[in-house]
Amino acid sequence: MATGRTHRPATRSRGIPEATVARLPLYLRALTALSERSVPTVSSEELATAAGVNSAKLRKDFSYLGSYGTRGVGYDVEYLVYQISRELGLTQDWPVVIVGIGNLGAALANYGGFASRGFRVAALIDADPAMTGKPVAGLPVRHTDELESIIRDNGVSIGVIATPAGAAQQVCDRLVAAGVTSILNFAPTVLSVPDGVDVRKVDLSIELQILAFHEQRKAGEEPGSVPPAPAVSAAPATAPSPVAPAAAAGRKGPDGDVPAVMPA
Amino acid sequence: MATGRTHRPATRSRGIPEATVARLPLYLRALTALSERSVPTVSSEELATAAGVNSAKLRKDFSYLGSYGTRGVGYDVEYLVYQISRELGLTQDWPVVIVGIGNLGAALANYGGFASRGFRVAALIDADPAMTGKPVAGLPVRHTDELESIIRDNGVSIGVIATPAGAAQQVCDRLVAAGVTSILNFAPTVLSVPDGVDVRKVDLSIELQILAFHEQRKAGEEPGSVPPAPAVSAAPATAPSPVAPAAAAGRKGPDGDVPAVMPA
DNA sequence: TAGATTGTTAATCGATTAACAATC
DNA sequence: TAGATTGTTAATCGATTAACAATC
Repeated sequence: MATGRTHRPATRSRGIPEATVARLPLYLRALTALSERSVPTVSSEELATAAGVNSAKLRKDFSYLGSYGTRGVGYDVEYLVYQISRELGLTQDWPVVIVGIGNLGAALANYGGFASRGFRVAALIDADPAMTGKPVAGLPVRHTDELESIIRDNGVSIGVIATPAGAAQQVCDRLVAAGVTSILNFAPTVLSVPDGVDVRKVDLSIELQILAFHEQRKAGEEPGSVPPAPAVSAAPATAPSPVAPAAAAGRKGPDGDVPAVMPA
Repeated sequence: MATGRTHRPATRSRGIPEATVARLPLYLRALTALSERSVPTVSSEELATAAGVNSAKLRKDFSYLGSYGTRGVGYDVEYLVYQISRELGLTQDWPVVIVGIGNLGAALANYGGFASRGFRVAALIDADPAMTGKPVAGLPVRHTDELESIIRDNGVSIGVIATPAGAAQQVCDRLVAAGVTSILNFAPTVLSVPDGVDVRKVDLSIELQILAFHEQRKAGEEPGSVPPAPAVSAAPATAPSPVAPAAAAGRKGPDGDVPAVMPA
């Protein structure tokens, strides 16, 4: 992730653990809901329940931000909303571009959770000339040729990639060259970026595979049941190839670099 | 083979660390790509690079599965593909249902990465009667009324929720009651489920917020620069409310329980 | 004051990493 | 054999958790 660590004594707000940063948005969401219900204060116990974590963890997390609570009372909802928003950098405007306007790109463009948190969709970009000018979520799709000028003219530092896997690295390179330093990648591929550029990835297939792993264990191990070890045990002469069981060959199929969700 | 491990029992495949499970899909993807290029063997160094991790971690991860490599040579690609697939439970068929066919639900339905990994979309379900019967990704959308029968008739154990946040918990409850034990949640809300049910969540807004946090730090701290502490420092009399700065009020706006991406 | 709840400590747990003996 | 690379160890690092003194 190459986050500008070390140096600078700026102290507080400095060493916030990554795990804590990842939970701040959860707290913020729960707090925003309380704020809308005009709830003035909340205890660590209540807020933790609403956010889906335990209270010790929540208090520990908040301790990295400062002492914003009041012993015996709890936390002031509005004040915490502000502090967390500020810590996350949401009190400023973040123009973002979405590249690859297929089903997923369109879904992202229509996502209401962006605008309300300081994110503004500056442009939707797609490589398909047939898409150019077509309105999606109220914005006309721009052609990839304009990528660099769009980034520069809008001061975009965050880019979202929703293209097929095959186009992702190239799009990434262009985004970075044009000045983008944070990328949210939906394409099922590992992107290589220079130091100083952050990449976060969202992969639908991976999430399902993790669920399948646990699901398999829950099944009581009765169906296919834990195959103790492949029938083949001794390794052949030359190659170490312990022979891939039939099922392995069947696995190959398509995919591998199948589009994240849609053509761009 | 002959994993000189401890005793005998099924033991192995038992205590695989969660962090390792989460990386197996990454290795599998890299291996599948190698397999398609007919690469016979790969070293931990090469595979680690392709998967975006370091080789020590990869070898440690694989050690939990067994001893599938050959010293001095590396790993047999086909064999590893099979072993990891089996470990993840991908050698069996997993029927899934997607509930909430908005932009996101449609994007998921069209996602090519499912079928190739053992996941089969058994049905697309939406609450809007106007959607019923409409073909999406080649499947007719079914009405929510049929949810229970669809789950039971197809032996579905994995459900994907892509509804607005407001409908998520109710959909979740019905899925669970009908027999689903693993849920992939795209709605920006915390779902409560009984023990034994796994929930994984994907939240676009959260990922962007985490990027914004790091982006803010990269900005060199010159723009708004690290506000050392709120202008208000002493806590008022009665309520602890240290007064929410103007920006906080502005935060409120809409959202809070805005649809994940689309109405269902 | 008495009750409530924070902020912090310290123990524990899990994950990462470098290094290297084992061994193909 | 000599070179290459795994599988494992042990040290380190970071995250979680329970408990409780501080204090509103």
